Parts: sequence; C-alpha cells; structure tokens
Amino acid sequence: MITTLRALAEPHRFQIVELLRDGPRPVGDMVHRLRLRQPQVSKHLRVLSDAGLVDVRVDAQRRIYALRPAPFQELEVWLERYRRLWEDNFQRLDALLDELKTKEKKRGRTKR
Amino acid sequence: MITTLRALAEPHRFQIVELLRDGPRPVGDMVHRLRLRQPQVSKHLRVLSDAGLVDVRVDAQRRIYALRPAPFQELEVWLERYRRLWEDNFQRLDALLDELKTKEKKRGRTKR
DNA sequence: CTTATATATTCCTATCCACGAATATGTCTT
DNA sequence: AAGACATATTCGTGGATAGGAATATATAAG
Repeated sequence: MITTLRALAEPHRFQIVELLRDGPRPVGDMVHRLRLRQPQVSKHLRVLSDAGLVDVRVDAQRRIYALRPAPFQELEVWLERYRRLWEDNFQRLDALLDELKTKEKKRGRTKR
Repeated sequence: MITTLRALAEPHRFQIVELLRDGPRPVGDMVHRLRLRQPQVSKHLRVLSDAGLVDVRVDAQRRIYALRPAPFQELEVWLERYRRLWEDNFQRLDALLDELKTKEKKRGRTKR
C-alpha cells in the first residue's frame, strides 16, 4: 500500500498513470505527450514497474506499458474502510458529544 | 490529489491515519501507541493538517485530531475512473489483439 | 505565580530521490 | 555488418524531508 502510494505521489508519475488509464502506450508516446525527457520517463516507469503498477510488453524496439489493475483494486479495498467517515454519522456524533462536554467545562468563564 | 497522496505515502503518517480511522485521538495517545517521539508525531500531524487530511479540536492542554472525510472522498472519486481496469475487459481485449499481432510478426523466426 | 502537563517549533544533519547529461542496450532496416 | 531508432541505465548533483535534541508555547493545578 505504501509502495503504491509512494509511486503515485510523484507528479510526473501520476501523470503517466493518468495517461495509461486510457490504455497501453509506448514510452515515446508518453515522452511526447508529457514533454518530459525520455530517460526520466523510463526511470519513472521503472519505479512504477517495481511498485507493480504497470507492466511491459515488448513490441519490436518499443515497450508498451499498461496499468496493472491489482494495486488499484487494493487501494479501493483499503479506501472502503474509510467510507464510514462520511456515510455514517460516526465522528460527527463523537465530535458533537465532545463539543458539548467542552462547553460545559467552559461554562462561566471567558473564552481564551 | 498529489498532496493527499504525498501525505499518505509516509509510513508513520499512514499509521497515524489508520489510527484515526477508528476515531479522534489526542497526540499523546498516538505517541504511546505508535512508539514514536512526541515531536515527530506533532510534525507528522502538521503535514497531515496542511494537506487537509485532519483537523484539530482543542481540549484543555490536549489537541484532539480527527480525519477529515473530504480528501478520502476525493480519492474515491479519482479511483472510480480506474474501475474499468478490472470491470470491463478493456485493456485485456487490447492486449489480446496486440499479442496476436506480435505472434503474426514473429511467424517463422526464433524468439530472441 | 510557580510548577506540571501536553503539544508545537526550531535547528541540525543524514538520507533519499528527481533531474540532467552522457552512455549503454536492444531491435529493426538495408 | 552498419546505421537508425527506441528505450534503459549510470553517474553526479541539488533540493526536499524525516528524525533527533533542545526549546518554546499553552493550559491546568496548586
């Protein structure tokens, strides 16, 4: 999970991933679209590959990169456990109770 | 989005977020549970706060930190656009077609 | 007002990593 | 086999940042 997040957290890599969302692409195409230098793109792809976010298919001299679904699925599974943050009242209820408690404590004195 | 990812990509911050998933907590509690030194926890919380992932509520000398739902919702919205990766056939079809093309090209010669 | 408790900030340092430049590897074409 | 094309790797460097130690700030308690 951390590996996935770290890989995605770099802006250029994020852009590469966003590009690949629309389908597999060769390196040169990404170089052109993102206006980055070829070595940097290759290096970012290496990081993404090591993180398991992409895989490569060889087509003559070209390498076609594509997203691997697995890490994105894992991200989604992880995120699901945070749904309650906005779907339940959950912390809102908690915060409300705490606030009431705070007000009670402060009764009779000036704030700050 | 990048801001959110960067904040989550650091292991200790990730742990803090995981802790806060179960509800708001004061700093000292996290220090104790994660066995980190207090200044580091405060610094990580600062980063999380700047990234909009948490907010603080003052309770006497203590500060109670809680997750903010918004960034997690945004993450989920972003992730939704990647669902097709595994729900459709999408790239699988694409890859299949490419593979057929490759085999055709290679017909009659030795691999590598 | 002094002390204790809880948290935040500052300063320093070592480490990591993204970039640029140069070069290497691999494959196609002729 | 030679050159062209596509991609990968290496090396060096500057900037960002996490951690440690010390200190500052804020509130509570006596």
